[in-house]
Amino acid sequence: MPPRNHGPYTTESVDDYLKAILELGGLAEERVTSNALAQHLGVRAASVTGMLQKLAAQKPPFVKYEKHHGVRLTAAGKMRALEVLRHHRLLERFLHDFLDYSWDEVHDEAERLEHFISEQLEDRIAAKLGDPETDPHGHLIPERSGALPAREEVLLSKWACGVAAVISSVSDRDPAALREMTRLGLKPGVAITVETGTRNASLRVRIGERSDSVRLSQMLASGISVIAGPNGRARNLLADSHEANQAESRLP
Amino acid sequence: MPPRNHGPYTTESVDDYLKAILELGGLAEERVTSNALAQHLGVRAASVTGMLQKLAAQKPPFVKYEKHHGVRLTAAGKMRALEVLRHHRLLERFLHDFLDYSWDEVHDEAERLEHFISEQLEDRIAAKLGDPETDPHGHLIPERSGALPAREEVLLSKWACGVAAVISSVSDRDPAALREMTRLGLKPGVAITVETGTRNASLRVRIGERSDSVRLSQMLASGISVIAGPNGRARNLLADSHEANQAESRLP
DNA sequence: TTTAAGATTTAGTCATGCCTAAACTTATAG
DNA sequence: CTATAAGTTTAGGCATGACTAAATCTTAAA
Ligand SMILES: [Mn+2]
Ligand SMILES: [Mn+2]
Ligand SMILES: [Mn+2]
Ligand SMILES: [Mn+2]
Repeated sequence: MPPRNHGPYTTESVDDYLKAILELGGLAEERVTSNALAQHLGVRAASVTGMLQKLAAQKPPFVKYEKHHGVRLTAAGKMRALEVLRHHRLLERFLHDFLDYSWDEVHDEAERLEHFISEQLEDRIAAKLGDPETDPHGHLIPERSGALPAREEVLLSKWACGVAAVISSVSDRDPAALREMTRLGLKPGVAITVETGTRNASLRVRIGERSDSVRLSQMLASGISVIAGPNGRARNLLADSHEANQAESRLP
Repeated sequence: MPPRNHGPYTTESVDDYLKAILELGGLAEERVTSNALAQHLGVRAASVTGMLQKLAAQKPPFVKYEKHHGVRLTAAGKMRALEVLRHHRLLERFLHDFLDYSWDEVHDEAERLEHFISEQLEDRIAAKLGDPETDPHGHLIPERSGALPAREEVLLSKWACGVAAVISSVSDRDPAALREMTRLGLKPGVAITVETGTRNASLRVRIGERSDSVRLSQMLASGISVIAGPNGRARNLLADSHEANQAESRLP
């Protein structure tokens, strides 16, 4: 049931592939491999190849595909991916703010509905919310135009010990992890500092105004992204300086 | 993407077939022919046969199907049809009351989304609306249990001339017709009386408190259902006494 | 440079749902 | 009691989007 918006019609599957390519390729538009897509989408690599060939072959192609070397989105493909991402995040914000969903419940519902709401409903929801900038997990909501400001976010596990940071966003994929974060007071906007010398299976952190510290599992820490803290320390003092910029905020 | 609720999983197509059977068979559960379904769903009769055979064959069957003699819903099929109908009408009420949709815009959006909202979202929407009894067009919303009170509604075109009536519901299928009704002040709850002796291509009616009368096209009149008016006249004084009870309120 | 492991693509299937054309029932008029 | 029209089902296909198994590239180690 395609007739949903204006542009080239897309199916739910196509939307999912485009979103996955945007997420895995990052805003930097890097090439994405079939295998990575297969894993992310939960389908076999052979299925991915088939779909990529179709997306690359259609009238206005959604991807540029080079055999054995992965794909990247075309302008049209990126536009549609950002459109779906906007739907997802607006829906999460709406479900959370207007329909009493907790932040660990919004993702699944939004993931399903994002493919089916019309541009009109998107607009009405955005208007009702006052054009919000972020979803309940701190992720930035693309504008109608597709504009999506980049933010120098870094995974907490890559952040330097002892340097004050503020949580910018958290992964919305694991409801149990989100509930655990709620219990610990971890949410976007909260200050956090990693205690020096704790970078093994778990790390100790000081959260918000509290004087005690708690131990975070690597699992939990890997779902938290941060930006420089209020005491304005330099932002590139990263723990593992190499390949530290691959955080990219877990797209959806 | 089935995993939406509890019961036997259904696809969007299956939902549409079940809804169509409920609508065409009426609450009286009459058998529905392949042809009627084909026309209603906009597919070929051969496609209908194929689907009916599948629906009748599955583990807990959704329909009882007798070759060459039409189908009727089983309890499971009726339950799912009413569930989807509840989604549709709740969504219409929600879009209308909370998201500034006009009553001629709600149908298409609801028709698409009804298949994809979770039971949780259904509940939250119902709660937010205070468990409404009708949608913006006056149609009754089935309860969560599937209960749907019957109402002795009759098409305006079958109602006796000169007998006061009240609009109970209007068809939501034609946006242009709905806008025309708005212009004329025709909506659920409004009193209406057909002037005697006007039962041809169009009929003159007196609307609400107004003293003048207007001419309604058969098109418009066929989309309006009424119940006995405030001055309590008998309800079975129907114009065309035979086959007058087939009104059944245009389900979705 | 060679080669094997790993990644990727091709080939051949399958399930859904729809379509057309042809065969077949049922119901109705003579 | 038939013949014919109308309604319905069967047969054979097509498009999507996934899967398995087998073939083919790439790449990196030897
Ligand atoms: Mn999705
Ligand atoms: Mn989110
Ligand atoms: Mn539908
Ligand atoms: Mn309605």
